[in-house]
Amino acid sequence: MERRHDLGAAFAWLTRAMVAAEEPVLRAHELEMWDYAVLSALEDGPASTQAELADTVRRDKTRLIPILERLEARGLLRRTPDPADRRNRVVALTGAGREVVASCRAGIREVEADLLADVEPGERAIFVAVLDRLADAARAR
Amino acid sequence: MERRHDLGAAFAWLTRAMVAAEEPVLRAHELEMWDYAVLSALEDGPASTQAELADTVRRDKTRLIPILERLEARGLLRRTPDPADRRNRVVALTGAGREVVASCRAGIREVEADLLADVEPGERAIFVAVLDRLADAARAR
DNA sequence: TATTGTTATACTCTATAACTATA
DNA sequence: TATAGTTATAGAGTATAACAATA
Repeated sequence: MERRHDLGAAFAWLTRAMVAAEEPVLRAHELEMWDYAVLSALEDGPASTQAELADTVRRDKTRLIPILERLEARGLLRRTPDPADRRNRVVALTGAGREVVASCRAGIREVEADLLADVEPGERAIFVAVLDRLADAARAR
Repeated sequence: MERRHDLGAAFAWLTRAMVAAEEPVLRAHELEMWDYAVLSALEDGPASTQAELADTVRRDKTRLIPILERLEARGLLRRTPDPADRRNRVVALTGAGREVVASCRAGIREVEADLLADVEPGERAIFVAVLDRLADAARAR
């Protein structure tokens, strides 16, 4: 192993770089990073409780609340009481929310393409595939 | 592009996972993460000013100070006034510091090997190489 | 006047505990 | 009693400004 950087350091620097590079895209949609993370998590389907949503976004439930209020006030998502258990509020994307997150992601895909522009296509495909698998594994803990 | 996760999210999750996985290694040496980052940065040679060191570690000079004091008190590094410009203090690893950081890195290499254990060697080599290049580029900004 | 290292202060972010309403 | 959502509080982490010493 004649590697130069620690993996952890490399991941940290790239996280920082991506956050900075994506900031203009998010700001164009008047979204904070965590707003985008929440909307993004809801794309696959509604969350049946806020606690569950907090868990998938890796944020505790108390910090999630101001985010949800902001996004609901803008009409990007809806919180509706669950008739079966009225303690729960199911959180779902609205049509407007779906549009915003899709448009956001398009911008972010461009930023990602920029980052990978100098990597040869074959290596790029492998890199992205391995990264995705590792991220899944890391997330599962 | 039929990718599952945003690159930024993947990097962020992996950063978090690596920090958590490396924590026991660092604690065994009674080091905080930033202690290790500083010692690590000094391995290539002394820093001619604290400001320069702060810059390479991506931490501002004021937050660096308590770290340096802690490490100096433990005899892992030395701050000596620069005779040419007495405002500066050059920061250098001691022998003990060099040993600690080397032992730490060995442990971290094991953690990294764990992370990559399920990736086939060919893909692993490409992944690590690309990651390293991207990290360099991200750092250069 | 500008810069290095340092200290002090204010601010943001995060974690924890406590409260309510349902079950 | 236990859990979902909410609110309030305390702590850690961060950024900014001010200071003394040197150039």
